[in-house]
Amino acid sequence: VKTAVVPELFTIGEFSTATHLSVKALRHYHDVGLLEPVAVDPATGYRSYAVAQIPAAQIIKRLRDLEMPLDQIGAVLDAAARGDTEERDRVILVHLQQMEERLEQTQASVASLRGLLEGRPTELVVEHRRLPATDVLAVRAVVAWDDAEPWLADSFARVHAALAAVGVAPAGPDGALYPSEFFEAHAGELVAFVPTAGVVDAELVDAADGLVAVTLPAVDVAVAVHEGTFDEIDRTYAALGAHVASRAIGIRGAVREHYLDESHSEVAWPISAGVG
Amino acid sequence: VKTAVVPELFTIGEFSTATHLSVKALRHYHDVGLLEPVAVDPATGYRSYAVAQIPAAQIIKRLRDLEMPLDQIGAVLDAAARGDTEERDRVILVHLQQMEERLEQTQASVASLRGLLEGRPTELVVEHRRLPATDVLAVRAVVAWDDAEPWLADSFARVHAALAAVGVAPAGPDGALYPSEFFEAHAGELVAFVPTAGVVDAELVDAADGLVAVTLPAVDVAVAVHEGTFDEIDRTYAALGAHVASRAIGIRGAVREHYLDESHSEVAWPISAGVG
DNA sequence: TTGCTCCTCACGTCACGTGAGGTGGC
DNA sequence: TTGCTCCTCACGTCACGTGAGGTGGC
Repeated sequence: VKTAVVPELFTIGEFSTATHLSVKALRHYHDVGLLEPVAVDPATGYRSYAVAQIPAAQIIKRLRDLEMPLDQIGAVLDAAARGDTEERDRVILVHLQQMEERLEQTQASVASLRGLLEGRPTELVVEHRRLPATDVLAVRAVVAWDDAEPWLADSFARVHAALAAVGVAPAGPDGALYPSEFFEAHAGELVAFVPTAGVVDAELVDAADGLVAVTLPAVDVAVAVHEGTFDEIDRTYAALGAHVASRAIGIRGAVREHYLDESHSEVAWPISAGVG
Repeated sequence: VKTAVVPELFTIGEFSTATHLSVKALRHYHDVGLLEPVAVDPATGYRSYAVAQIPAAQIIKRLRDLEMPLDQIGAVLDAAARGDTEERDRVILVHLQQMEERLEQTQASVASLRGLLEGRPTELVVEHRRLPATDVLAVRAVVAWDDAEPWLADSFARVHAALAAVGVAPAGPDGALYPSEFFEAHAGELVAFVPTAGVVDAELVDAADGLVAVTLPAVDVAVAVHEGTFDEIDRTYAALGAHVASRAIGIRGAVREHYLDESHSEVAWPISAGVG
């Protein structure tokens, strides 16, 4: 007696038509364990999909349209399978927020591009200055390029909280050290600091983990003030770099930024001592 | 006499800091010819960049932030170098329009995802019907998945124009044939058609290139009407696929869609003759 | 029996990132 | 002289797409 094919199953081609996922994509999702066919013929390797797998396939398609990585989609499906709706929605929301941020970044890039194409001259006053040795309370960590902004915000909040706790007032604007490695590899050890009048007692800040009280060495720099949003600060770097390169006064060393206020940042590029 | 290093040149590391492009990216842009250093030391392979290359680097950075492919960025820079501002802006605008469309698509996906997660039931009436043989004027072409919508719009416009030119009225709603290959490989030969009462005289349409007058064969189908935007039509496919799979009545053959009005499309999935 | 559907490698794509291993200049 | 910067392979990443070459079921 020949057994009839179980009727509620799809071949991969039918499942592709029903879900609008390509056959290649379905095979890939099988390979990585994201969407496994309910049966695989041991002799032929033919995959069989069930009607009950359609909702998962539809969610995968939607999330891929939103450019969610496959492993995160896996987390969404796992949470849904567990009935953990909160976790499912959390993973999705995090991703949507990232997309939102990228959209804002995109709009900023468009505006900035317009400025560049119009050839709006970057009128920038570059001055040479000697930054004196500075006592600071700081956070130091290896940070990836894209994580820099949130890491900075978090770090400054922690430093200010620690200073408030020990009753020490900041002696200057927040600042950060960017080693050349950070620009060259788009990752590196950053230092977020807040100046203090004198070195903060190590024992006082010891409790707040990760904070260090150090003295930044004195350094000669070419300085320019960047006005505007963070995402265009590379224009100030370009102007400073051109200034320094055309005079051949650049030296190796971390660039320092000082955050004067919401829309003004000082960029300090190290140069040889004693130059004009 | 030792020749001094030409002062207005950057090392790759300095250029990276000045432009905020990673060293790896700069080397890659050199490899592909997008941004070639002004000099490469023949002995050491060291790259040298000029101050004058900063604007190009900034444009590359902005366009990459907008996810423009490197070859298109090359076209932008070439046009700019030629002084062809119109061409430069055209390439950029085309890309921005594509981003705009993707954004709309993203927003639609988010809304659709919400619907899927809420488990809003897809109440769909599926009926079985025999589509009679149909004379049509059609356009046939191999089309990629993402090009389908604009290709359809263009094709219908051309067919209608041709019909108007020869004084033939449409005998039914616009429609299209989607072979299974199109869903499985996300590319395939589509047919966009407009029904006519009788076969249109071949000589009359001969002038309008690409148009063919053919008769679509009769076929038994399971039909459901999709209501709403195009990007959710896979939900109707899923319901039809489940209906057909659970009854094991599916047969191979192209799916037909009939575009009844702005927000209603009929999806017709081929089934065995004489069912239900 | 002939296509058709399906299968598994193996490799390509895109824009870099990640090391490994090595050299030149201050 | 020691690090530091830079170099070139070679390979990895991510989510598939593109063939090549081959088999089973109607």
